[in-house]
Amino acid sequence: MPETLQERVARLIRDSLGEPGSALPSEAELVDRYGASRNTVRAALAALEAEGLITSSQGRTRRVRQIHRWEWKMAEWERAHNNDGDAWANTIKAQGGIPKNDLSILTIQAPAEVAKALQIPEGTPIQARNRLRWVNDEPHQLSDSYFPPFVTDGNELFWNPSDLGVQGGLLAATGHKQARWHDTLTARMPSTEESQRLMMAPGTPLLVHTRVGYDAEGRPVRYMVTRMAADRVEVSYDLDA
Amino acid sequence: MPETLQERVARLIRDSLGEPGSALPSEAELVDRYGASRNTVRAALAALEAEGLITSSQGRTRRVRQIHRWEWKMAEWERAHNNDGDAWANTIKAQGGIPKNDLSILTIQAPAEVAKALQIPEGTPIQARNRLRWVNDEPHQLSDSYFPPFVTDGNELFWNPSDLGVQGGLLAATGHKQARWHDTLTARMPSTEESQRLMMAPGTPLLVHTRVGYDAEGRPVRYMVTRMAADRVEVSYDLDA
DNA sequence: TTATCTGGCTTGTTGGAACAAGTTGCTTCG
DNA sequence: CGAAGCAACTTGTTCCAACAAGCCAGATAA
Repeated sequence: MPETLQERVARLIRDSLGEPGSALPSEAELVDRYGASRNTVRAALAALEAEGLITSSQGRTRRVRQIHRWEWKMAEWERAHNNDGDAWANTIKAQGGIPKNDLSILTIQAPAEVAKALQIPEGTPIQARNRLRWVNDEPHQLSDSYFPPFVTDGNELFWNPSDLGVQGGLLAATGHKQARWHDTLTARMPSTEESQRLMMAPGTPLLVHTRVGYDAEGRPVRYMVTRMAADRVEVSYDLDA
Repeated sequence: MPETLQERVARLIRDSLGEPGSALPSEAELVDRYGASRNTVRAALAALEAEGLITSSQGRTRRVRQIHRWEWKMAEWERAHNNDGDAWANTIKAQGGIPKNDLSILTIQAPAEVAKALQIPEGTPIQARNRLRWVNDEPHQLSDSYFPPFVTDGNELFWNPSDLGVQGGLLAATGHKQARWHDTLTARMPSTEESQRLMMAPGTPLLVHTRVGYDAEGRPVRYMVTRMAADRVEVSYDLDA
């Protein structure tokens, strides 16, 4: 099967990309250079954008995309979390970034996925803590935590929004210290809403992390889902034999 | 800023998507239904495809995409790996899948990324073990391992390709048992080559896992990079406080 | 009955054109 | 000198048209 013209143009452009941040030729020049129509050139450029290689916006020349990832240390993080303050913020600060936090607390009816993780009936009223984290005034991740009723019931502490970033500490403070965690990681393309909220460039996947925390008795005390722009973060774990 | 026509059409189609696997209306019908040109309808459909919501191929009607992810247990995996056979294959079998393995062994000059991880000079000749793993005759992941010279030198075992899936066991057998690991996870869009090798559908990101294994003396004895089709796998970790 | 073929469906590729809208730098005016 | 404004770029949106190519089912032939 022969290569189509737009594939050929895409390949030629891809191979001629310069340094990150450098400008691409304009569409008009690419039309001249490769003898293809603007439609074809634009199809090729759209493919490169979907691969996450270039950026584009109306009026400005396209540029080679540049990415920097912040490391998020998962193993350290939660253990520290059981004790002191916002370990995520500390991780970012240690890498020279300025972290920020938006938190909203609400009561919802447990959706299927949450109910399954927390081993409670679907529709049970539970507390959700939805967090939007920023680094250098750039939105970074949407981190939503859910707690089962037996943990939050009668605990005023859980309704205090000034207690930033310390859900682990919150659990420890209320006698439900986490003893074990089960994490999953996968990736998918963002919905339009997620893309807008995280100000994600086209061609950027979403890295999705879930964590279920269990207490010493093995009961799930917390379910957390974190959605991150994959070009801005790298998750890490340290393991021992 | 008003919604463009193709955005509007994309949104309307997105909201009318049926069950996974169900067929979409043809382009011609969408043109009629929304009063937009074929170009515009196709732009909307391309956006949905880039979001990973639908599939398309020439001649066949588009369908709502359906995904199933296999779990890959990272924490268990390597610890078992230090001892017995192919733990990855066992994990897949336990979930009802049929695993398969392609292995090729070669000597390369350490590229920058590998050299940094193994703490050796760039360009050092090292052994690379490139693995392609399948599940149910579907390509699943590209897993490349690299070993520093002091581990492989004079060890015939490392050149035996029949010893599938036991690099951890290989290290243990040759006196370089791994004591600690450092993992990182991130995601990006695949290159065309990766997309072809893994037979990935458009709109599917690549989940990239790296692991550096250290021996008891803290020397890196192995660097592994695994690239997975994100719609076919979910990585998991179990952690203790 | 079975295998083949063909016509009519589907999506894919490529061209053309016109206008809209955002950016940038130069020129001109106060 | 500074600010406003304009001209000339850039990419974005939307239409139209024609043909290529893959798929499938029903009709036809062995």
